[in-house]
Amino acid sequence: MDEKTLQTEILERKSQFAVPYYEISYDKFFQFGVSVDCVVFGYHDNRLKILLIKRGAAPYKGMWALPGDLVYPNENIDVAAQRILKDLTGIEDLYMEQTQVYGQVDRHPAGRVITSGYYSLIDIAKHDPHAAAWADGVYWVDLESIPDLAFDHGKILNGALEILQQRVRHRPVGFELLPEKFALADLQALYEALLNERYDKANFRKRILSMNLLISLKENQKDVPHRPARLYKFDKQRYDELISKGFSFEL
Amino acid sequence: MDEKTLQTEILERKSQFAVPYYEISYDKFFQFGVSVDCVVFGYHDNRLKILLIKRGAAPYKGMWALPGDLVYPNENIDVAAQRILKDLTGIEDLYMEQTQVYGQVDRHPAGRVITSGYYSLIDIAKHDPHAAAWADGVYWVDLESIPDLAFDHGKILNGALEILQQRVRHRPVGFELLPEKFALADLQALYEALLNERYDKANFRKRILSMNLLISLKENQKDVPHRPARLYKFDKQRYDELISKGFSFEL
DNA sequence: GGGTACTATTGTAAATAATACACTTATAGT
DNA sequence: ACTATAAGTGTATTATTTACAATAGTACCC
Repeated sequence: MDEKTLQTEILERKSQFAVPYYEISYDKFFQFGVSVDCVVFGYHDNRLKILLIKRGAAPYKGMWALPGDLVYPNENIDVAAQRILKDLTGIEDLYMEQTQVYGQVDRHPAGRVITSGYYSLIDIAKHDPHAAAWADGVYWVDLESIPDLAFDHGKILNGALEILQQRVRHRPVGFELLPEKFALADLQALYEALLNERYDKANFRKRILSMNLLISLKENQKDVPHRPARLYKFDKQRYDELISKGFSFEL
Repeated sequence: MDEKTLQTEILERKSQFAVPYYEISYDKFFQFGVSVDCVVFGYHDNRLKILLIKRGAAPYKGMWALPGDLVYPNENIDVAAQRILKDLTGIEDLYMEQTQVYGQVDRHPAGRVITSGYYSLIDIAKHDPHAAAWADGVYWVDLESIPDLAFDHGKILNGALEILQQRVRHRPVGFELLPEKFALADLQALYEALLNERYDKANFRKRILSMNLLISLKENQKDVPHRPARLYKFDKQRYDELISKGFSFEL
């Protein structure tokens, strides 16, 4: 929103509420609904995907949307994010981080609803989402072919993607998207998909290995029609150690 | 919140609302208040400061707090942030960015209030805050000596500080805190204060100048008992140009 | 079995960037 | 004119990044 609009709108709003809030009945302020919308990133086949539902309830019934719903008035919002994702898609115990708040006055047809975006990364192979509650379907949709979404979910999705790219550069969150054992080329393909960049194979390998965050397994790829790659796993313990010493993961 | 607590709480909440929301009266969900809390950073005398108010209204009357208030039900939240800061402190037209949402059930004694943090950076010399509306006083408080704050404002403040430090490394936001014309040593002192690190004078200068984001003025410092430094100003136009070409500001 | 295709992995020289630190310069104050 | 103080410059050293060549291991084909 540009400055002009902002200032104009402030004036409009103020003229409607000309007295300071402590002279207005408190109740007038307590009319908001709060919701949560989850942007769950999954990765498969060298492509980044998003978990979308087909809405089976009004408003926007029948449309594609992020899994999201209203928060109960006696429920903490982080709790609600987990509960709602579970209710709609069956995915449990998923650690999610907040992205942003979206609070446009007209964003929800049923009333004033403030929503908070949450995002998470999961390995598609490790979860099996299924439509539940009022969701008519749950699907992994390729990031390249996202349909029109209900509400302002398109905006929420784009915002989450930006934040994801930002975080993935500075924290090794990307590993969540891989199977436990992976080859360096898998990791490289993942980062290339996430950040939409290309890296030199040899140099990528050196950068990653020099961080000492990977444990080299005694195991190789199988059934590949070429030299099989060594498999690695992420060393969470070492990561925590390094972090506590002030280490900063970059790229 | 750790996993155990989260899961336990989900179960507790669900038992209280055993039916899906579309079978509950919509009204039950629309009981939230929404507020905005502003973390305004200012810089003076080589020290980072925060704008705090003394609350002149219940709850927490008499306590120190961030400038913040409830959002009107018909008001956009970004608009509200500006309006509220203006109402309480007289500071106008300030561009602020969201930090995080805070939504603990018990964070507000008057009811369920979800709040969004907003932060901004300003040059103390360019603004003259004065208590207004229900604020009993507005003060610049040194970051090192923040008193106990009302609500969860301490947490909001710390969160904003972390986000500030993060952003300041990757975007030249820090310049907002300096007067228009400044010496390189001023800039260095600012970054040292913001990030709590020390840099080599010569190398800092080279790094900054090599970005070509500063315009060297034909003007020097005056009234200093040593060689006066050349003054510079930030080249916003060049910055926008570079950004559009995919340049990334670092440190 | 030997050759081929393919990708993994290692090696290395050159280019770039970061770091440490010594040196020179400009002003004010005495 | 001499001193104190911080600004500003130069440079050698070290570390990091980049590009790309060379070697290695497995499956498949004949």
